[in-house]
Amino acid sequence: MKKNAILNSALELISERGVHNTPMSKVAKNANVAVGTIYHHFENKNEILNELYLQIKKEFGECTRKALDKSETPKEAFAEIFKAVYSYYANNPLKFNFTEQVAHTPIITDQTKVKAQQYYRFIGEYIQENLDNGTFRSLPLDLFGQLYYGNVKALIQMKLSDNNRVDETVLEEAIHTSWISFVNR
Amino acid sequence: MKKNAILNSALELISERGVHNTPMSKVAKNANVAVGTIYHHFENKNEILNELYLQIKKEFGECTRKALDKSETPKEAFAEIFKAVYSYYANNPLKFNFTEQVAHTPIITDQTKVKAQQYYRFIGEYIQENLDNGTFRSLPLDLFGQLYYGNVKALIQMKLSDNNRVDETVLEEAIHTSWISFVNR
DNA sequence: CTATACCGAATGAATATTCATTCTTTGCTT
DNA sequence: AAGCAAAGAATGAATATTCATTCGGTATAG
Repeated sequence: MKKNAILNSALELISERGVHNTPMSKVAKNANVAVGTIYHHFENKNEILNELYLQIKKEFGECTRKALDKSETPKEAFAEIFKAVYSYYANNPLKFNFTEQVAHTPIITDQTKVKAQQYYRFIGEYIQENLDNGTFRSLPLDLFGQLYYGNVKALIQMKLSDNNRVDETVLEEAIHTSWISFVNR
Repeated sequence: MKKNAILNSALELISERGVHNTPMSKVAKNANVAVGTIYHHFENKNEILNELYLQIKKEFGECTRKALDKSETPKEAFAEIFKAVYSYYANNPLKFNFTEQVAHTPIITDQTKVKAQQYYRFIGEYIQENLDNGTFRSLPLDLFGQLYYGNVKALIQMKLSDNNRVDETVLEEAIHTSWISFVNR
């Protein structure tokens, strides 16, 4: 479908050249579509970006949920979610760049952000459980989340800046580093 | 001086509305200056942003260096640098937003980045030392840096999103969390 | 009197968006 | 099955807007 071609085109261009350096004309050309076609499928430029964002977060959430579901212990879940988040973005660098670029911008509406959160609310619930039962050290939930995601992000960025500096060993090391900092005792 | 008014105006607007939503006309008006005056002091828009970036990083570096200099043990330095970085951005939210928004963008030239690094190279040296002497666990230097800064950033973001959730206790807890994850044993 | 700071309307390029028109698909009627 | 509306997609030239930058000029300080 052309709508998908447009979304992919926008993802590609924006992640590589930035939001304000990708005019609709380029998005159209890159998608083999006429400019007008874009406006048949989307209200405006922002709507494209919001839809892309949501699509990515949904996919992200699904991958991550699988990781949680197959885990049996909190520790295993910690590692599996870490790996899932890492792998998702390491394998989808365009999507990583796109979200990083756009997430903290007024382009993405509050409505979109709320919808997106629903796709990975369960991570917060996982953390809360282990906060409640004393597995994790007592830190504010969202600080915990930020720290956790920050750690994964550091690794992703390293991977994307130099493909072969992050191997299985470094990954395991990083997960361990993260784990010992969060867990009690 | 009008030059400073221009820099401050740009900082304010860009941090609140984004780079591509702050036209030069607004920068001028907000600085009580004519558009032409901007071009008397700066080559173009990017030059403003590069100069701002450099100015911020310089200030940032100075604050942080003081923190290192007054510390006597690696552990103390770890905490003091953490606090210094945190305080600097927590007290200068506009500057935080601005750098976050602009740092990973082609707007900031490589030349600027190199110049900026010189202002906080000593942090890298501090890490390297403690990596060499076995105080820190053996992780790639730059991953270490990313993780460290990521941890501080998590706290800054929490502070900026809700002013009174980060008190002295949470700060100390966060520093501890960070420390135990990096240090050997 | 000269140089520096300042002014702001005017310019032109870049860009998002519109819209009149054409093509394609769908599904209904006979 | 053939004919035929009507809806849905797609087109791209034209329009309107936004914006960085220029430039001809005025004030001011040394």
